[in-house]
Formats: sequence, C-alpha cells, structure tokens
Amino acid sequence: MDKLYRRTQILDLLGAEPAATQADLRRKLERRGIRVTQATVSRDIEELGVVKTRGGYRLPESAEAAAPQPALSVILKEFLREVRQASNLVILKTHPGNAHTVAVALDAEHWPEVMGTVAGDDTIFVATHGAREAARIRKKFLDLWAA
Amino acid sequence: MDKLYRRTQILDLLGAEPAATQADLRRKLERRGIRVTQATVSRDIEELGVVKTRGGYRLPESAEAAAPQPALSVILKEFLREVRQASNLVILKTHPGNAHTVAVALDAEHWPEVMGTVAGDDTIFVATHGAREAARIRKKFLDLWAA
DNA sequence: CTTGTCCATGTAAAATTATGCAGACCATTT
DNA sequence: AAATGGTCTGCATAATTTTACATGGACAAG
Repeated sequence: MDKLYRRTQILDLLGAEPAATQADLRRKLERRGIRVTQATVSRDIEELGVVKTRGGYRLPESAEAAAPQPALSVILKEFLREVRQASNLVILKTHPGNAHTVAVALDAEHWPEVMGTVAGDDTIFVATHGAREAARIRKKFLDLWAA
Repeated sequence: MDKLYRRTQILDLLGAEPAATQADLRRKLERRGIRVTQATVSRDIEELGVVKTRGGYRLPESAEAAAPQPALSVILKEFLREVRQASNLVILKTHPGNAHTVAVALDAEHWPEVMGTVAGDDTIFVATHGAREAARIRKKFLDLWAA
C-alpha cells in the first residue's frame, strides 16, 4: 500500500525499542494496522539500512557529533553515491552510516519542494508533493553533486 | 584452542573489510590458520557485539573509535612479549606476525606522546619527542599489559 | 588416580532471514 | 483499449543463523 508510511513506522518502532526478529517487527506493524509478510519486512530492513545485533534489530547509531555544517554540495560530494527517483520520492544512497549527515544538511536547506525526509543507514527518502517536484529536486541534487 | 586470539583476529578482519556471512568469516579465519565451525563464529559474534547489515558483518561504529582502553589492553595481553626503551623510542616485541595488529590498536588510541609507529613482523618502534615522553608511555604499556 | 565441575566447541536440528518467481497494480505509450 | 514497462508484494523455498545437547579437555579436591 504505502511503502513510505510503513518504513516510517518501522523507524519509529525501532526508535522506541529494538525488535527481536523480523516476525516480531511484523507483529508490531500489524498492531498499527500494517499487514505485510516477513519477506517485505526483510526488504524494508535492507533498504533502510537497519542493523542487527544479538539484541535484535536497531537503528544504526547516529554518525557525527554536531559541528559547523559544511555546505550541502560539499557534503554531497563527500557522501553521496547515487540518486534515484520513484514517482514522488527521491532516493539518495550514501556511503554506509552517513545518511543522517546528508539528511540533516538537506533539511537545513529548507527547499520548498521537500515535504519531508527519512534517513536510514545509507539511504534517504526525500518526499515531495508529486513526481514533477521530485524530478526538479533530483536535478538539483545531480547539479550540486557534480558542481 | 585460543578464544581470545581468535576473537582478536575477527576484529582485525572485520576492521579491514566486512564479511558477507559467518561462513565467509570462517573461511577467512581458516586462511589465518584458525579452524572452527560456523557455530563458534556465531558465538564469537554475539560476544563481540558485531553488527550485521545487508552489506555483511561489521564492527559497531562505537567500537571503531570509542572504547579503546579495553581493546588495547586485551591486545597487549595477548600479543606483547617485551617492552624496551631507547632514549626517545619505545620498542615493543610481540609474538611473530602480530606486530601490525598491535600497532593498529595503538594508533587508534591517539596518545599525544606518540609521534609515529613502525611495525615489522614482531617488533614495533614507537617514536616520541624525547626520552621523558618515551618513559611515560613505556609505563603506560606496562600498566595496561599487567592490568 | 579418580571424580566432579567448568568451559569451549562441534553436531544436528530448529529458527530466522533472504530471494526467485509470479501476480497485481499503475502510469504511459501505441 | 491494449500493450508495455516498472514497482511492490506474497508465496514458497533456499540460505543463513541460532541453539539444545553431547563431547572432551583442564583443573581442583578428595
């Protein structure tokens, strides 16, 4: 149904407490009205870069301490690996562990097209109102990256 | 045979590059002369707090930078054989083949007195500014070793 | 020397996770 | 409308990981 919503819920759940197994996480999603199979949870976990320890699935540790933020273009050149688009989403792939850094820098820009971002370990979802806006900011990313 | 040594090697291997699966890690250990089953690797992974992402098994971010004290002292207890001093140099003798491992652990500490290290097969030169500093870190080594 | 207790580890099976494939949808093009 | 191309997901199963149990070694006490 709504992949982005489901993944946001996953991040929210894991932020609260780790999930012992994927089946456990699936049950917790179900309690929030989201019914999917373990296979889908497995795919979400991959995409979000969620990490597994013996204590269960957890969010990746946040990367860097606060420091004066370099310009977005510098950060992109440092961490960005790939830019994709899926209708109203732009998906940024970063080097492992640095999605958060990029997302923070992006949020600070306050681009009008950007309705929200969700960052995993090496993936960022940038939500826009529609595909038109997504295409526009996708181009902005590519331009800044190349700059 | 030697659990501590094996686990040190696991940390060393994962520090260099992630391992795709436990079987993969088992093979890499075998190449270093350590033969155990995948089940044992699974237990080591639990004990060490190693983390799994879709990209394979990795060291937790916190272990790569933080928590150096235990790591170095463990490594010293395992590999160190002798500590000498020659004016502004401290010379560490290790068991054959493991000088590099010790040197890496030492470098990660970023001790202010240490200006640089050079590791051979079983010997490490630790350079300091002067004899006074060398004496200080020589004592640190001895304390950690005994700890 | 023998017995009892820990530990570490292997073995085999259970449990969990990953994935090839096919169907359902959607949006776009012909 | 039909065809096309892409994405998402469930199903079934393969692949991987975890674990209950058994074995053997080391060590201390008797």
